[in-house]
Amino acid sequence: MLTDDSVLREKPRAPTRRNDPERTKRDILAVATKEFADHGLSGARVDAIAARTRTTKRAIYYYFGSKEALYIAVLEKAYGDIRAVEAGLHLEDLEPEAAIRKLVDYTITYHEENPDFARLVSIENIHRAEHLTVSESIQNLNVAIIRITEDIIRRGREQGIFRVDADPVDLHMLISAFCFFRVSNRYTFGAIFNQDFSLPECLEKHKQMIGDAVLSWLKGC
Amino acid sequence: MLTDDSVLREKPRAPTRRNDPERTKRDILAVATKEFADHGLSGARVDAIAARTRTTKRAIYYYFGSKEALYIAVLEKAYGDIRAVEAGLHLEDLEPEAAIRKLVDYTITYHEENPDFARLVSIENIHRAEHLTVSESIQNLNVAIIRITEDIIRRGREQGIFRVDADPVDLHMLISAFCFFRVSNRYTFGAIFNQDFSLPECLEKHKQMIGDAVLSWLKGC
Amino acid sequence: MLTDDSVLREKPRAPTRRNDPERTKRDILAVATKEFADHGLSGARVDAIAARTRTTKRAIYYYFGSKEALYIAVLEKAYGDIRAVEAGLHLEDLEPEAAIRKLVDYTITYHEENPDFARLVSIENIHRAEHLTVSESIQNLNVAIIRITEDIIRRGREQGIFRVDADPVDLHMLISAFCFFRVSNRYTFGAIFNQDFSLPECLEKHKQMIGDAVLSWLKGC
Amino acid sequence: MLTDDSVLREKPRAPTRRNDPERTKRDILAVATKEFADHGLSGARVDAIAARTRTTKRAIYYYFGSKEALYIAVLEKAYGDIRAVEAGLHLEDLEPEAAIRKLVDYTITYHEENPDFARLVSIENIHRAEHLTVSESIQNLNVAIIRITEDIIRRGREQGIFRVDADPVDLHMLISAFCFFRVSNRYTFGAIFNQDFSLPECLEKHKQMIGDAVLSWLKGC
DNA sequence: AATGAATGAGCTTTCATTCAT
DNA sequence: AATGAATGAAAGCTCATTCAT
Repeated sequence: MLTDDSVLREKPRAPTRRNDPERTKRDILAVATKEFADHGLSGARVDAIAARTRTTKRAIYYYFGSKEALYIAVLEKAYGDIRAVEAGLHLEDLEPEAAIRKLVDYTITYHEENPDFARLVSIENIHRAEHLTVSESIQNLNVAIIRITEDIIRRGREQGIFRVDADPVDLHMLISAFCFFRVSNRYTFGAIFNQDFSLPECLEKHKQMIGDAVLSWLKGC
Repeated sequence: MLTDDSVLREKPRAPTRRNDPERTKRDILAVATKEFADHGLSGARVDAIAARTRTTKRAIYYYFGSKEALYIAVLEKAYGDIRAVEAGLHLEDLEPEAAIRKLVDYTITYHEENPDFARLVSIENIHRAEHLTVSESIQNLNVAIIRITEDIIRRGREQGIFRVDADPVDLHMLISAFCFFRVSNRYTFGAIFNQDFSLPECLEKHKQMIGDAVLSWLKGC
Repeated sequence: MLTDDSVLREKPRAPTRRNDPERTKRDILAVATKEFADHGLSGARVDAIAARTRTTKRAIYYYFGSKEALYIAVLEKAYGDIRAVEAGLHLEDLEPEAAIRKLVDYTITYHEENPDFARLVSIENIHRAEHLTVSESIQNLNVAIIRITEDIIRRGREQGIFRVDADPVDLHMLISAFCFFRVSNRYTFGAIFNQDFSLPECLEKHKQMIGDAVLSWLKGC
Repeated sequence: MLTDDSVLREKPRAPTRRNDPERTKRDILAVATKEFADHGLSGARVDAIAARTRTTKRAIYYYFGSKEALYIAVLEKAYGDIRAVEAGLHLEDLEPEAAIRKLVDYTITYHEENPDFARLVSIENIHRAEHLTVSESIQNLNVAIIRITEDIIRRGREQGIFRVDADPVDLHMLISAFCFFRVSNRYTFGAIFNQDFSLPECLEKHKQMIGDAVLSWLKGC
């Protein structure tokens, strides 16, 4: 219907792109993700989100109900995205050790390329996960990753190369902690110790390091 | 009238302590630490801080200048406290491996007992460390921990038990990441994977686990 | 997603009655009467009315045009109802004194059983009767009651038992005032003087009292 | 009376009359009384009140806390005012019959001259007296009028001219109902029966009529 | 040095209504 | 004839901060 090549132009009068509510919602969600990740739940401004969308502030309330509900929707999408990628790794086809390396590499890369995820999770932790607890969809999504680590551990143990007492959740946490911290604490750590985690060589170094540490621990030597 | 001025005074019986500005400042700082750690910089309310202090909101501005300046003061105290404890560890007296174990134990314990520190650091990272960068006192404080890891690595390397390419900052990060994550991501991780990190047995398990992982990596096996 | 469009639909399963517009209008009118009587014109919410109807908010606008027009329709129905009952009293068959007693009893009872009428009239008075003035149907309805009091007064005067200077409108007002006040001011009066007008014994006492007062006055003693 | 045109004019810069908070509060209260009496609690606009005051909207919230609290303060002042006048009547110095006449005259006159009181009471009844119930100050004020009617009834009874079963609260209600109705229902009654209660001759007629009715009832003939 | 009083700017949300078929 | 989708315009309220002494 409406040909919209005016995506990059200014917002003169809210051109009300009718007929595509899904696109509008996606648009709002994307902008909101940035805003919440940048400023937190209380720091985020609905006005600011609206200003960067093609719609109005009113539309945000129409589609999402409240600032908090929008925040939850953002959180849900963020968790949905990361677990979707995890599901596509197919680590069951790799040897245990290679699977770990790939999982570490992927996790580091994902966080590196999607820093907003770590930011959102940090923010949600400040709020003591009260919104995440409310959301049913997130609860269901996150068992998948444990199945993956479980499978790797089991196979490694069967091959006699991994320690017997390794727990899948612990393994996931060990990997997550390192990969998450790199991104979540990038600024304070960088400021204090004069490090720049975003350099490509640093990324590689960390992949190696964390892979080494995790595998060393798993192999129990 | 019902409303007789009662709305005006936010603090009906503020017993304004007289003549001890230092104590007043300490009082404000303690309350502000809780408030900022609980709600973040934008989520924190100056009114809420004042309400829980023995002074008024006006005093906060008198002594600290602004909400942001108070936040920086809180941050400075938080960093000062953790480094003060680090300085008292005397790891140079221990064998390298034992020193690592003790450093891990201490770090986990400190974060466990002072969760507000991790919260404040998370919050500051959301703000891209812009306040920390401004504060001179914090910049100066934080090299100490690197001297400690540096010394342990050097001695371990001299004894031929630690890998040669281990970097002191990397070591610090490896340990910090895990210990920090346990606390900072406690709520989301707990909600999703049904874990309770605050259980004593979990604390011990984690001490062992991260100690193992770090030492395995350091020993390069 | 948790928020999957559920916010959008204010009425998830509106079973949209088909093909009976009159019934739909009656439905809306009944619900609107309660809402307006409960909350006033500005306090009433179109959303709230729609929510309690079998139709949607849009239908309200389709059938009635605007919130104000709906309010006028409610008012018209309310006045129509009370006058319809008045018409069925047949006081002309009773002796003057008995007719007054019956009129008082009826008026008290009607107000007692239909408190929404008094509420709506109070509300319309707050609006300085601007909607009632606009409505033609109401204007025409209300002369009937004056014919009734007129007839009673005339007959009583002819019998020499009522004062000569009694005015039919004054008589109507005298009765209305008390019967209306009992209901309209029930809450404030009850709160201040600890009275409960809704008790049956109070109803009877008031019937007697206002009957006495009106008759005493009419008989001019 | 406030000249309506004052709303239309711009407000240059809020001349911030400092130093006299009491006057500011009185100013706000007076304007708020008009606004609430004119439009009801939900119909009233805080913006509109602020616009007609010398202060800003913010000041209203500073001094009164909320729209509802301001409304309660208005209600309290309204009740306080009427009871203050009642207290100054000194009806105990008059013979019972004369006291009743004076009480009726005063009540009619007060309502006639202060129609906002009846409007506010009507509004509060729409809200089922929920605000009045909350206010302690109003509760205490209103026993005074009952003492007055009590005293008149007692003396009349002692003189053998008043009925023995007359209740002070009923008497107060009988008088109030008539006098209140004249004002509260002025608009609907006037519109329907083509009456103008504000004419001086009507006022006098009503004084006589209501006085007659009340006394007839009291004397029990 | 210390503080009670006051406020500008902007926040989230609501609500009657219209658009478009 | 009937309706799902969308919205402009304001509303009540909050919050960090400054005024004025």
